[in-house]
Amino acid sequence: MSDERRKFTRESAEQRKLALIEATLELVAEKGVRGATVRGIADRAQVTQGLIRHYFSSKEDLITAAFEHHMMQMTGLTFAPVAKVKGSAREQLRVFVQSSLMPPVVDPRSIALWAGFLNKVQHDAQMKDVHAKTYVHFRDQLEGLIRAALEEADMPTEPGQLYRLSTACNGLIDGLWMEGGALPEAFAPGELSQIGLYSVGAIIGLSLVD
Amino acid sequence: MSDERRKFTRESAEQRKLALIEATLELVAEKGVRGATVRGIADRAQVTQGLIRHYFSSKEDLITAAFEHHMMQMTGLTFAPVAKVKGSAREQLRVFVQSSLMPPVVDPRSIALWAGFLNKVQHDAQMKDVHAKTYVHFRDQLEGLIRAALEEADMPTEPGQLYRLSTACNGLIDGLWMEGGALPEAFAPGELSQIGLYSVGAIIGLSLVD
DNA sequence: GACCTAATTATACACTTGCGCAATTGGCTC
DNA sequence: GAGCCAATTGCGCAAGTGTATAATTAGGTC
Repeated sequence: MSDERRKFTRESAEQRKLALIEATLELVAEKGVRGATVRGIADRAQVTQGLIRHYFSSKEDLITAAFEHHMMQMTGLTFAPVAKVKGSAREQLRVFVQSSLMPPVVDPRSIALWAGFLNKVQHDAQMKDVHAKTYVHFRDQLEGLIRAALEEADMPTEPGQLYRLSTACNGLIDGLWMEGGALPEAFAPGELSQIGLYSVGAIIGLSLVD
Repeated sequence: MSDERRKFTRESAEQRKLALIEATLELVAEKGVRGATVRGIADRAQVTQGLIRHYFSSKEDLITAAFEHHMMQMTGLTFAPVAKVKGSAREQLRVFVQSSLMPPVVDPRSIALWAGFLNKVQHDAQMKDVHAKTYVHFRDQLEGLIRAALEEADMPTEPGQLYRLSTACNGLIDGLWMEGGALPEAFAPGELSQIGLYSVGAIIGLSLVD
């Protein structure tokens, strides 16, 4: 019994909230929203269950906060790599597709969280809104990158066709992301990225591989 | 109070099992596996909760049976349309892609079930096996259709490339399927099929639209 | 260093959960 | 039509659920 944790330690509100949110995400990924009980979350965050209701007005509130935190984190992971690239539009699109199909974006835990939250997303208006906004944001960013890359290559595309290309590429990336997370052992490292780059290139008619 | 249901009616074992499985699928889609309680399932199936343990040794057993039933049903829905087609290989591939991206295969309930079962799939060996087999079956069928269509068009493809093409098309179909089910109002009828046909054609280098 | 306030714990409550089991009921055989 | 047996019910149990709230504790203020 070398549990060195003191029984009563004060932490800042932000630190405690974050610890509770991260514990919540762990448990939602493992057992779903209903399996993430307040007692389990409190244990994981090294506090007693009563404290949860000191920082969150209800379990519902904590779940919502955890979902929003996760979505922001995923958005950050997805767009950070492309933000650093200062090359051509084609190069930016290449980096975006590639990093969207690699860890840490592709990850079994992300799929488990997506699945775990889906029920709530379909029934809770606030969560549905966050989900839709994140989806639209991803899709619009992808469309912008595709348009820039095509214009750069002197391949101007009408809006309707551009929309269809973006939807197709978005679906492709999401599908490969899902399969990579759901069956991690089925793909070698870099394999999904390679397939994604080839296929996005084929769909938009502009090769992304050298 | 016009509840005309008799309190005690005997049914065949198959009929009762099916009713319980369908009630289970309804509730799993609505609230997830943990939200599908034995009492809720019994209510939905118009029986008392004790009867469940007469037909299934545990709730776990019922959930597994419901999952396998659902997967078989999805497989049937997916492959029935292409089995009726007696045209060219290209035509068969066209029908397969098209029907995989339309109702009843594309359906919010299917997504909800996929998400609801995912946790169990990741932790239960038997369910993981069923899931993997269904995935591999879908992928292999798609690969066979693509190979036949390419050979028919005098475009023989080496196995490694064929594998990558199939994985890409599989991911594309899965991703569009997921988006169509998760955001039903975002797509007009036939839109997903159209985008899927165009994109699969672009990926394999053989147009599927006339 | 006593005090005061907010963070943290501890405990209780009403409700739900899966499961076990004895009691009932209906259709089938003879 | 009496009797038998499986299908079906009804009820109870122990464990787990979210929530409420009173009791403790730590750390900054004067």
